[in-house]
Amino acid sequence: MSKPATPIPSELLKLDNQLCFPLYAVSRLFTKAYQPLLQELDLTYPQYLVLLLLWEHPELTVKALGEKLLLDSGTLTPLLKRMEQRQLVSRRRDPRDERSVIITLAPAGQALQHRAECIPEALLAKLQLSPDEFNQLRSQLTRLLTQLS
Amino acid sequence: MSKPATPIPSELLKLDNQLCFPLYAVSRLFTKAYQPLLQELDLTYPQYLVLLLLWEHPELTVKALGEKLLLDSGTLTPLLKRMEQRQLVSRRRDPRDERSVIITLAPAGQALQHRAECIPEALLAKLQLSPDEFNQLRSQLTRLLTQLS
DNA sequence: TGCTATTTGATTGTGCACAATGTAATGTTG
DNA sequence: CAACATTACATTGTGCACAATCAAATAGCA
Repeated sequence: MSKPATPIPSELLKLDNQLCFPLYAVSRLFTKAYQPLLQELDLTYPQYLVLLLLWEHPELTVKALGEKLLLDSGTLTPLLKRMEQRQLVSRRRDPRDERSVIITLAPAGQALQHRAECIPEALLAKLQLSPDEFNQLRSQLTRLLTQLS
Repeated sequence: MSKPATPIPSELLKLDNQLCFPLYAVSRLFTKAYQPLLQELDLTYPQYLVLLLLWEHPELTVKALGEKLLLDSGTLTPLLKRMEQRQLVSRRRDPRDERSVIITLAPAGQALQHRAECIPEALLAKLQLSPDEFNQLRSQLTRLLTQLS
């Protein structure tokens, strides 16, 4: 059962034994699974995440969005500008602290909410996961998330 | 315990109840955890993945790499060209099928292997995961991976 | 054999992701 | 209150990621 191939990488250097690769690949596959659903709303997955937050909290600073999504201004600024151009959100400086930029849900962004309501269930159906598996995986990942961030 | 906020998104439209967001965020945090280790080898995470495969199989077509990593030529071609410029790999057409491009591990790429050997363990240490948790999470993710791909 | 379909990469264009740097506003400290 | 540090974003540059399109090579078939 040995592998006589010329280069013998340690077992740990094999793709199959890593945790990160399946994480990386599954994450991209998930985003791809969202894509046809989000395309109908003309949204990318990160834009959808921003809207998820704004549907809960119609006003958030860039900093708050960044903290919740773990994204920095180099990612969020251009993304939010694109969303502003499409009038999904509006951007204005906080008059009480001119350093902050407040992102507000615009009517068009608000209007997308009810069209997005079917997305989580549609995605869940694609996954074919039992509720048990779903919850177990979710709790493990959220625990890892708080642990790493 | 109700939420009287103005917009009331369905529970499923909340970030906290989703599976995809923690997946997406943890995946990026993992890549970030690799970054300081990979920086010493001047590699990005996707480049490291390509090398992991070439250390096992010193010759692979672009197609084979793409199938294993779930990446298409639009991602791999420029990535492999950068790696070729740095003489980590070499690229040549398969004489028996001129459509295929064979990627071969070059000496400099081979030489990185032993410098990379410490990476998996170093990363494992960062995670603070018990072997049980590690294996459980890995098996769940790999199962999802085969299921989705 | 010639014609069509498929396969394999390459190219183009858009949108993240993030490191590094810059800048204006705000805090803080002596 | 002036000097300095910190904060919140913006900008720049690099590298994925992927959809869409293209071109060349090969396979399959009438």
